[in-house]
Amino acid sequence: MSQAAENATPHRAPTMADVAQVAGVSHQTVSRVLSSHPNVRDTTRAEVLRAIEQLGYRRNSSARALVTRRTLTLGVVACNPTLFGPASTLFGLEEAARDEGYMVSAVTLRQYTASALEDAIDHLSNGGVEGIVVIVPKREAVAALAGLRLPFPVVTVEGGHDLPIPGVSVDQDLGARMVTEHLLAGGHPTVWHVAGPQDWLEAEARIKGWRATLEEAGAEVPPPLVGDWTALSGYRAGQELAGRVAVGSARRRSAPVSAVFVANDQMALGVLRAFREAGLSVPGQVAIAGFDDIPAAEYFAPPLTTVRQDFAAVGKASIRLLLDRVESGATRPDERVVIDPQLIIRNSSTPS
Amino acid sequence: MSQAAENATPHRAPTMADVAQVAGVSHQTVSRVLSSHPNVRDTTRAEVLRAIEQLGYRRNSSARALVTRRTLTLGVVACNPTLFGPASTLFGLEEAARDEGYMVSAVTLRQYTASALEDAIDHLSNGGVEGIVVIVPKREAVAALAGLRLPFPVVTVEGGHDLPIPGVSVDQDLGARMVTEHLLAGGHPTVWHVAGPQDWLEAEARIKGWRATLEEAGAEVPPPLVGDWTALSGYRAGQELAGRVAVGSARRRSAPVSAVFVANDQMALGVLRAFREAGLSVPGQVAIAGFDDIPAAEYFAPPLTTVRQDFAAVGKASIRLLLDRVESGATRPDERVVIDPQLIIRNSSTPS
DNA sequence: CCCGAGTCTGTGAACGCTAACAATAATCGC
DNA sequence: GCGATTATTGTTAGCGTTCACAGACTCGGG
Repeated sequence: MSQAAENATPHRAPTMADVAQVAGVSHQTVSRVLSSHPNVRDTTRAEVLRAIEQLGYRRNSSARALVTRRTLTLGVVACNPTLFGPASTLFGLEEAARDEGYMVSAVTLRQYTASALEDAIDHLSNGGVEGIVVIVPKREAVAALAGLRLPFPVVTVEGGHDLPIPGVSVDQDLGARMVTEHLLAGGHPTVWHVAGPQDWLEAEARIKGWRATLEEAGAEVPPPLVGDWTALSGYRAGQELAGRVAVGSARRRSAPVSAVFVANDQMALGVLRAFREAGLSVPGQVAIAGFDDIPAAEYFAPPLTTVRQDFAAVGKASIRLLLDRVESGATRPDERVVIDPQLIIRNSSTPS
Repeated sequence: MSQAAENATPHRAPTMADVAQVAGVSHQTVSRVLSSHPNVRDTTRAEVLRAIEQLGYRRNSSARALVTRRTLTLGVVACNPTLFGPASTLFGLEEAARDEGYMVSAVTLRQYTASALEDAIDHLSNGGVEGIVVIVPKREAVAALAGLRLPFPVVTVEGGHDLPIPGVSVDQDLGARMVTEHLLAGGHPTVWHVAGPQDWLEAEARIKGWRATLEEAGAEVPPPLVGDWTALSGYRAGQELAGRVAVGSARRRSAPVSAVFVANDQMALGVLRAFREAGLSVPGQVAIAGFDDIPAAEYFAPPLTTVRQDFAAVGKASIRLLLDRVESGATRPDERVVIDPQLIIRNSSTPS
């Protein structure tokens, strides 16, 4: 009557000892086979492999981690998925980590406060990560990071290079210069700017590059409008700008709008809509450029001139930097990787 | 001379025994404090907590996992990040998992072959996950999944409901019906369709809903064009369709194009561009609708009518389904969660 | 003033693996 | 053919937790 109970899968996963018994060797030999130790006779190895196959054995990662002190897991803290950059970076990074044999545990942030970041890191820490990549390009968050004493290495992505934390970033300043120069080269007296949120390092760097380029060219520096990366905020900024095109504003306080560098493609999309609704032609009356080169950018109306960032490279580089620390104990806090962006010229800035 | 060496962080992380010693108790008492066991005197608890604080002690997750047989880690297999859906689902899912105290390890797929999927699952398995969510809405991949004998529960997202694997999905068929009906209601004799890749279950379901709606309305069912989700493929399809607008094709084999349901927003973007270049007005001459409601859709030219999917809900539901299995040993293979989509009507289908 | 039922704490044994060492068998140089 | 290597295998300890159990101590009631 208790047959069923007896046969009922007690379902304790097979252990190394089980395999050893089936193969008629010691558990240590099994271990050796699994870690491809050279000194195992071929016949023995085959025997063991057969037993493993037969039992469907898998090494217990926790036991392994316990004794080797290596979890082979890295953590990533990232933000909102509707942002193209972080998502792409995350994916590139995971691929690079996997190639190196590491797992990647991700934590996403809804808010970018210092405390949310600390919670996220705490969570990863509980998960036993050996190091983390932080993709939270906000000034406040990165500063909080510097204050933490963590038992594992940290690498930032787009975290700025003011703090003694190693990091990877795309040269935002350069990107902004390239776009701005490109627009100026189109013969516009100056270039307006729709910036990202104040406390984002990327937004700041893009403003900086834009401003510097204008100043170097001796062009007037109009006051930048500020958005929040969303298309909606770009739309609002676009409405504002539309009133100043060509004719200039009534009180002629600042240069008329004939070229606009928008700090990301989403906002540029909003600007395009606002201009369209205002009956302005792009690039006829106003030239526009964005930043990011999201997949859709090529199909905007008109196709958007923008700056492409190689996020896969960013991800890969951040893993490289992190593993240098995790595996080789590298420790230089001032190591940086800067990746050059690429200007993609499309129809929104150049009459075809 | 060897001072430095002596002080040099031997940096073995403190253990429970270390804390116990500092606090003057046994390691077991420390364990009890950490797992908030009720029977610990307050003064003792305080003592222990102080020692923990002082040493910066953290529980070793591997040791814990080894003895409890719980890694508190879930795995996710997802695909390309340029796709809005999977990325959003991943993030929603991670949040839900974290709320329940689980880590999430992600693996991304560049290709959707069965073998790539198996590799991914193998990788997660090595990482000791307790269960996985698979977001790979391709027929082939899901079929491969059914053939695997895995030592942990699996839940699919958009994996179709033909196989005995529990899963969550948005009702694609319903979504397609809603758009198609909406377009028909605009007075169009029929609705053309730009479909996604053949082997994607979502593409298939959307075709099905579209076709059924047309048939029920007694409308002609034009041959669907097939894209690959990219804006480029939508652009090509759009060029093809543009030739058949209003006047109909020269040989008048099929209905003229006056309304198009495109299987996702990216492709719809491409179609819009093609129509724009062909001098066709939307929605004046052709009404268009997409699927997904990506953030940019509202700012397309014109703003795109589309179907919104609640990806956060999908992520949350998949974790619920998975944890039912992981924690309570639920085992019904036919459990499904179907989430209703929402029709978002914008200007691309309705003259404003 | 003693006993049973708590309350609080400590002890010893796993958990499943790898590392270090020991032991044995096989091989080689001369 | 003998000692010295080298190849192959087994044995014994941990790794840092939690679990099961056993003590010791407290508190009321009889």
